[in-house]
Amino acid sequence: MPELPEVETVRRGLQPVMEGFLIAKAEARRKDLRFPFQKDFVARLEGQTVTGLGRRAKYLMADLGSGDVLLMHLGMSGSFRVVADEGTKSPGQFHHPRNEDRAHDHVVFHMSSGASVVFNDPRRFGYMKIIARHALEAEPLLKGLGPEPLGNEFDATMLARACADKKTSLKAALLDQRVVAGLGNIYVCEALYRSQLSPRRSAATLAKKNEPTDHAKRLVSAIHGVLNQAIKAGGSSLRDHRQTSGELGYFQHSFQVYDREGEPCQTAKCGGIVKRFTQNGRSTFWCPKCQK
DNA sequence: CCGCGGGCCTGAGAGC
DNA sequence: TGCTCTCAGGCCCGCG
Repeated sequence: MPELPEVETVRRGLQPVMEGFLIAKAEARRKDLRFPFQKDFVARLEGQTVTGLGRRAKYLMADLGSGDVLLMHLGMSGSFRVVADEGTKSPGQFHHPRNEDRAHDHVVFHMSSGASVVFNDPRRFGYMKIIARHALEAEPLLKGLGPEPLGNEFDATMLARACADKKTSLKAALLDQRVVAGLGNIYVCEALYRSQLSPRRSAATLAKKNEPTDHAKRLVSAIHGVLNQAIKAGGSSLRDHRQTSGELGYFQHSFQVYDREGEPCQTAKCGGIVKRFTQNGRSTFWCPKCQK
C-alpha cells in the first residue's frame, strides 16, 4: 500500500505523540511479521526516548536515546493508529473497520505521552528492525537505496544518468528503489501520465549523449508535483491506508489513470481511453494516446 | 552485475 | 449463501 506520500503522512501523524517521549512499554504480539522479530526487540525499545522520527524512502526511522534506530516498513497493508490509551476508542476509529479487527494489531508502543501507537498489518509484509546508528550505513535494507525524490540530489541530470545504462522500461526503472527511492505503482503511473511519457518507453531514452532530455526534466517535475500534492492530501486510501487519526487520505480522488481503466483520458481534447496492462507483474494504467 | 518471475500473506470482490 | 478465482500502495530471492 504505502508509497512515499502515505509513509510521510504516517510520520507526521506519529511525530507529535512519539518524538520527545519515552517508550514506557512495547509489545510484539507475535514472533514475526515478514521476518522474525529480533530476540531483544522489546528490551531495546522499552525505557528509550524517541529523539526523532524520520523517513527514508518508504521506511520510518525512530531515533532512540540509546543510539539505536528503529526501522519500520509498512509493506502492503500496514497502518499505524494513535489511540489515547490502548483499549479506549478514539474518534475516527469507528469508521475504520479494518483496524477494528484487533487480530492484526501486531505491535504496540505505549508512550509516556499517554498515547499508544498501534501497528496493524493483515498481510504481514511489513517489518521492524532495530539497528545501531553507527551500523546504518552498512544496513542491507537501506544500502542500495537511490535518492529521495523530493530531496536536492534528485534532478533530471541524476535521473537520466541512473537510467542511461538500463535495459528495462521506464516504468520498471522508476519502480526500482535503486534509481529513486519511495515511488510505487500508483505514483509511477500518475507521474508518467502527467509527463506524457509511455511506461513502455526504454528507460535509457531519458539521456542523450549523457545529458538529460526534456523528457527527463518533465518527468522530474511531474514526480515532484504528484508527490507533493499527495502528501498534502494525506496520501491515497484505496484499501488499507489511513492517517494515524483513522481518517482517510483523499488523493485517490485525484488519480488520473491509476485504477481508472476504461475511463476517458482527462487531458483536454485527447479523447483517449485509460488502458491497463501488466508490466513486471504489476498493473500499469496509462493513456496510449497521449503518453509517448 | 542485471532483469524477471515467483513467493510471501490476508481479504475483498466478481462470477458462478 | 458459499465456493473459487483474481487481484492488491512492496520487496527479497533465485534463476538465467
